[in-house]
Amino acid sequence: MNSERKSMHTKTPKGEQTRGLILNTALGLLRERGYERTTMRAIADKADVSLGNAYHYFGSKEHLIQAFYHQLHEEHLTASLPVLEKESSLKARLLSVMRLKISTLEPHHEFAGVLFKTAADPQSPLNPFAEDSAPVRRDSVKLFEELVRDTKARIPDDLRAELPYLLWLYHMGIILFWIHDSSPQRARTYRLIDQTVDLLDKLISLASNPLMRPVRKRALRLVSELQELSV
Amino acid sequence: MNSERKSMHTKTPKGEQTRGLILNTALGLLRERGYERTTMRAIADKADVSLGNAYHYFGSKEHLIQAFYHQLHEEHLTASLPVLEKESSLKARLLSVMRLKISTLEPHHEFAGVLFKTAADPQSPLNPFAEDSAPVRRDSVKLFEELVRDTKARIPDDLRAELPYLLWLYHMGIILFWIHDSSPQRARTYRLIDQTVDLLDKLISLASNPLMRPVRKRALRLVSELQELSV
DNA sequence: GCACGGTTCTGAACACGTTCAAAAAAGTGC
DNA sequence: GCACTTTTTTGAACGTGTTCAGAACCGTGC
Repeated sequence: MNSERKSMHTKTPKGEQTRGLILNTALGLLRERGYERTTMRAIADKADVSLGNAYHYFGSKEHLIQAFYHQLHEEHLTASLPVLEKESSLKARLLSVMRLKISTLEPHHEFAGVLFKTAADPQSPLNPFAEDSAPVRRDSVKLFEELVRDTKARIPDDLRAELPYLLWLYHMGIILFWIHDSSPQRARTYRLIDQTVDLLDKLISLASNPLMRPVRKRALRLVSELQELSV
Repeated sequence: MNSERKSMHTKTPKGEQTRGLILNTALGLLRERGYERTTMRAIADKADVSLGNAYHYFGSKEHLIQAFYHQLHEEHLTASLPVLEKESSLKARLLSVMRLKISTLEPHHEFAGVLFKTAADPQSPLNPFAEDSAPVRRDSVKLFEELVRDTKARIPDDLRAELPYLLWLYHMGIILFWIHDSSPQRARTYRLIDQTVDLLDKLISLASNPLMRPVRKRALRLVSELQELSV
């Protein structure tokens, strides 16, 4: 149906500028009003552009959201890199990175719901396995590659190779929890992070035990199966 | 905002009848046309009822969908019960139940996407943790309670208590995979089920080992934390 | 200068989910 | 049977995301 969205290239400096204008206006409005209250008409109005023109550059409202999400990711990334410098243990790194993720997303809690909502829909260009969002996803996994790289712990190579993707999946799960978390200050989510990071650390040691090799192999084969979805 | 949806009770036999008429019409249309092409107007038209009237009984299109989902669950349930009679091992039961789930859902693959889409949104009454969908969720977990009950395997009580909820979560994960699975005959999903059931079985034995008690305890505390979301 | 092809832009229109004031019908107490 | 309250039902309206035919604009070749 609406799956073969064109890539909406701009072919002109003028077009490039208009596109940027629309995008920035949209991001601003999304930041201050949230998702629901940011209508395509509002964006077009504020950017002094016709509604149709906005659709010329962005195939749908969701494409605009994807750009917003990407911006948030960059924010999280620049907040995370110093941590990777300072900390060397996987556990400490993961703990910090996850906390930073939540605090980056926090001002947009309501918005994030919509993000996940469309993210779960295979029809949506926003879903993490869709082609349109491949770059964002890859960037996101990349952070976890950095996180795993040069870590002291003894981790078998087979596990180490899959770990970034696994941690990315884990981080999606935490976000899903956070979205549904209405506790004050999102205390539950932070508690969950503490606990799960602790547990994950233990599990990784456990899985690294030579005795666990068969189970680990089997589990990893499964993970690669999972990953095939996002070709 | 739209969170305090009234329970939309019917107070009259007449009302009850109209409600049923609308519901059945909707379920029929959803079955034959899928989600997108089933508009509220189409439902109202076919039921010979005004658009506003449909909204009198069902606060939103999503409420109708929830009813549909419930129907599918019943279908799955009646297909599963005989299996629980026949099979006594947890592994065999789980394998059959999961396969049946997918084959029940299969005719509505496109529709299920929308289901999950709204299910991930905390604002939606359809999300599995929302109050409106509590009955459906409870029913769904109940099946896994049956599945675990009277199973031969030696499983520690603490784990056995949480297992139904864990399996329910697992089954949601499989559905999520299935939704994104576009392989012929959904072969990948079935393969994934085979592998994961196998793995789960092994993990349960492993976790039942007395040596694992500390890790298990920790993991279970975490699970109960998860469950608090759906109070 | 001019015509032509592509790009950018406009404004009106469409279909949809949803809301609401008010009409019609049904139920209730006497 | 009659006033009244409550429930059911209607139909029009609103705001939204999205589409589309065509106008305006711009560069290029002549």
